[in-house]
Amino acid sequence: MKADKKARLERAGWRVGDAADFLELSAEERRFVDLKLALATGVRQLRERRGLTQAALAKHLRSSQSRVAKIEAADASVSLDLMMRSLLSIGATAGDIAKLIRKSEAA
Amino acid sequence: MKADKKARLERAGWRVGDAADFLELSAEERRFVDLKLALATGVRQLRERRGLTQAALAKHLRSSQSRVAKIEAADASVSLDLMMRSLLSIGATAGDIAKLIRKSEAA
DNA sequence: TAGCAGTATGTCATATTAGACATACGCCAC
DNA sequence: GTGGCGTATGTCTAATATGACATACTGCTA
Repeated sequence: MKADKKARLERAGWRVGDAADFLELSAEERRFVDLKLALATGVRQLRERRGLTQAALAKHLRSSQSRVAKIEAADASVSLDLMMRSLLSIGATAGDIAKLIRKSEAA
Repeated sequence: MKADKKARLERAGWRVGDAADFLELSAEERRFVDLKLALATGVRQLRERRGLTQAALAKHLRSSQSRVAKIEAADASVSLDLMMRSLLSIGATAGDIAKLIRKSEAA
């Protein structure tokens, strides 16, 4: 929802809040989610290419298998920080990561 | 520190822990920090290019001026998530972000 | 010099994310 | 079917990031 539209609605007495924001996911938020999805896919691909199990990667990250599963599922509870650390931990280069991010554009 | 070296040291009775990791910042951690720095620089550049103040950007982000300052300073307390959201909020494309990340490789 | 706009830095309570655990699912071999 | 291996999902407490605020620093210009 555009800011000015929201302002008009609010002046008119509407409560324009989280529900509307939820239903009409902002373009920014959508791109953010797409980006996370692209990185999550990257983690899975690189991990499998290295022949690692989720448990093995988790050990490397000093984390747990369940969290790695959530990373690869782009679960809402996982941060970009953790995804990036995972990618770096698997050996992804900045170039690899940049490529993944570019891919998210087309999503 | 290499994993095998660490294993040898540990077998030899050494406690190879956080202090050593701190002093000898792992390559992964260094790359992670470089990446954050590159994104922080990107936020500042794009913000200034748009003629926005930190306070204006903060409002857009529903955050505060002080946090934007911390973002641009790549403060340890700011997450990659917030940096990314900032970049997207300023209007950075996936291509822009990918470019910033590539730059971090040379750092 | 004083005042102002923009930025920097420290702190705090609250919110979000963390690792860990239990447990369930899917698949394949025996 | 039973067991093992890898993965998925839900839920805890502890750790970390959050916005907000106060306040300090930086030009700049009146």
